[in-house]
Amino acid sequence: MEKIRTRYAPSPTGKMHVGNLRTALYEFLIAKHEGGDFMLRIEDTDQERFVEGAIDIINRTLEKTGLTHDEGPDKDGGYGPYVQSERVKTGIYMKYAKELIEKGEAYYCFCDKERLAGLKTEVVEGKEISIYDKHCLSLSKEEVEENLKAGKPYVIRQNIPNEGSTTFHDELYGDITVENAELDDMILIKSDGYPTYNFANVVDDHTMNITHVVRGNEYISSSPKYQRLYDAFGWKSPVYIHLPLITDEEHKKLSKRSGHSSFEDLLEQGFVSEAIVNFIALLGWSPEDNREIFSLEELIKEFDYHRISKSPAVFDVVKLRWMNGEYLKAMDFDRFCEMAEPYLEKFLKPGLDKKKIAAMVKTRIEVFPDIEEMVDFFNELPAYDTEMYVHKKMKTTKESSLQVLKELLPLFAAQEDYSNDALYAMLQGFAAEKGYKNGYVLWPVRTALSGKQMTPAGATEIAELLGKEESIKRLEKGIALLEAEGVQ
RNA sequence: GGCUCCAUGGUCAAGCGGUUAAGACAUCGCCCUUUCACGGCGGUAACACGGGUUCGAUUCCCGUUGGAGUCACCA
Repeated sequence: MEKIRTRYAPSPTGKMHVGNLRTALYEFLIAKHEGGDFMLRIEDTDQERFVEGAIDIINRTLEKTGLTHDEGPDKDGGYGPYVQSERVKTGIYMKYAKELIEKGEAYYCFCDKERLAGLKTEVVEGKEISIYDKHCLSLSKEEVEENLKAGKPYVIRQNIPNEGSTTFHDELYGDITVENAELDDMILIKSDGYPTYNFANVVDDHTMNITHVVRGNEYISSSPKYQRLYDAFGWKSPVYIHLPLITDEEHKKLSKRSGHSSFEDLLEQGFVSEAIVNFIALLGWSPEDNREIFSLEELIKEFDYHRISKSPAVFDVVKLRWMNGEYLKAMDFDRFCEMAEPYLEKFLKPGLDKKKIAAMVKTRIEVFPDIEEMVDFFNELPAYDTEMYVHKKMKTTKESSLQVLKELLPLFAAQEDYSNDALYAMLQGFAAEKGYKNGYVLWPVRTALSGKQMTPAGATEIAELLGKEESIKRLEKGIALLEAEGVQ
């Protein structure tokens, strides 16, 4: 069997959209699952939309996610160049466009913007919809020559008959047929001499020997036109695999507005790239078993593209958060510390034991920014409501808390060893002596020390980190707060 | 609006003619616990509708409805 070759062909227009990333991932997986090659090709035929640095983003993202390409601008595999603007210089697109003209499958068009504008027929949802009227198809060879000689600007259009229909085959969707009359004579070569995506894509996929064309669903409606191009050239069409859309919560195509539409956004929000890759792999594909956590290696092994679904998938950040949490829990501690460091640095004042706090927080957060909410009380005791001293299950009240705190204060003052174990032993001893349940004395202590409803650690662990002086200060503060309310 | 595609819980989804219609996230409850979390256990919750085909349809066909995509000298 022929070796599979897939390609990721992004336009360098800015951030890495998660839809594009998923496309790249599937292209990578389809190739790698069968031991094929994955290629990177840059589609920069629109100079106006080109964004400086966008290629770096693409490269960095592929590297970070592990989607290593076998061929690309930086890795010649004999099919270069891999950047379309460089391919333009080789004259390849013009050569093939002229071949099509010879065959009567394409023609020069000299219509200017004004005439084209006059064609506009319908306005739907603010969009002007028109279909080219083949005006220039009737130009004689001489007229064309004349216009060309006169230096009149032109484009080259695909010539699609008004009769008949065109069918192409998609691996997932099956045969899709469209009436030719529905198909516009799309532009192949723009007036600046650059090919359009529509044309460059077909020429490149063929000349670069791509066996499986994997792309987003939004291309399905233009695929019949591409099919006609393959047929016109007499080329064997590739295997098409159109991927279901990824949508936002409103079931609309994911856009920047949603706030988590790009890989960069997600990294900024504290997600790790392995979790992102894992998550988007499951958006539109599912394995045979019920497994959900997959490394890239495991995905390669399991990925059967026939199990890709046809219906769109909502990008559910809540589930991504859960998955990210799973990755954080499973993460090597040193790496976790390294990644959490910027956040700990930002949210904790110096002097606190960051390693210990990192360990506390590791299994309790879903994304790194969650750290702030969890550790801020270490810096400073927040203002808190004394209602927190009341806990039904612990059977504590404001009165009991005040009493316990007062009884405990001298013990805390006398205590020299502020290690967690020693403190715990001390408190437990106290509880046992008084006949209290552990929770009955620990609850008020933890509350006074943290001022928070929930903390990443228990009372004694907090005291250990706070140290003797600060702990006593906070306990005293708790007593003062309660007494100020007239609690006896 | 034309064309095309899609349709199982709130979300991701398994299912590919006969099932008590999986599982995960979320949600709710209980247990555990030095609070919360983690963990464990359990609950609520779905085949859009109407016709066929068939002994039998979530599954196949048609229609309806709903949703989405697309209709550029952007990709």
